[in-house]
Amino acid sequence: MPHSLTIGKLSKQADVSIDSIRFYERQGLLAKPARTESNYRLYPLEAASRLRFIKKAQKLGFSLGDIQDLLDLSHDPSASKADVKKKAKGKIADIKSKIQDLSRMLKALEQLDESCDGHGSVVGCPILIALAEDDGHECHH
Amino acid sequence: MPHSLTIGKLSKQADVSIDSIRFYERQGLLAKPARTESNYRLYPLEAASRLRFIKKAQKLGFSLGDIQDLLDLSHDPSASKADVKKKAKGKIADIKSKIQDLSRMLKALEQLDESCDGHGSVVGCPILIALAEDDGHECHH
DNA sequence: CTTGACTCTGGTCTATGGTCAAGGGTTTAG
DNA sequence: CTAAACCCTTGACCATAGACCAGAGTCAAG
Repeated sequence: MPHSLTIGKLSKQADVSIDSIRFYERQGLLAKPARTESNYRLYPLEAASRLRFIKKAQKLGFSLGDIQDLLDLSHDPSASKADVKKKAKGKIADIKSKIQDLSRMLKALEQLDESCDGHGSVVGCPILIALAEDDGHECHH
Repeated sequence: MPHSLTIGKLSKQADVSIDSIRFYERQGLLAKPARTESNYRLYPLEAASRLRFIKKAQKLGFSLGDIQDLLDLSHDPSASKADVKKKAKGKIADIKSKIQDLSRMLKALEQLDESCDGHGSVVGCPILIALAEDDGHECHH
């Protein structure tokens, strides 16, 4: 077991592409690693868990910017659990709001869908008609 | 009441920015309008309802590409209501899938949030710990 | 006639999260 | 020794839906 990894090994270990690793480094999410004499990146083993942190947080809906904030918090001894909780709550609110937007769309679309029997030519299709209507705009001519 | 509109008037009528109108034209969503001698775009009055169609469909979650498909259908006499319904159903499925993804994230985040009492230093924060864990990766060393 | 408002084209820029290619140098296996 | 496999940097590119800008032409009001 080596005590450091080239970017290729790290990529395989963490299942993150080499390009992504370099991208995260540019974005400041991943510390700049040591280099060999020939300028190859040499990562400590912990780099893999850092990458897994990033991937997990992404799956929970955090953007790379959010993740950077979380990582900053986790390395700031003066930070509190409340700070982390606040980030989580903010993201929860984001997601709820997105779900609500989507639910509204879904409801409207389902109603349109039900309004159309699906038989015959597109002429007179209630879905298209509903989309074409100008509701509440011509009243103040 | 004029029988044609400059781009600025159309923009105000339909509440769509001039840039967007020109963008839609480049994308083929809006037919290329007639031009004056001085090369100004001159839109027929119907252009405003076309723009409203686009905006309504956007609000329902259709991308500009989707909208182009819908507009193509609406001008294709050989198209059927079933074609339109299929688009709607596809979008309904998209949205449902997004809602499910978001709901999974929401649930996971809420659980994390509950796992943390929010008191004290960030050290040992269960949220950060959960993100840092490498679950199910080290077993086949 | 001049000023301000309007329009034209073509091009660049935004955020997001990367991917890919060119043109090199390095290291390792046979 | 040589070829494959690896690594480096820089810079361009993808989709999405536009916003914005410069430089130039046009149009309407005063």
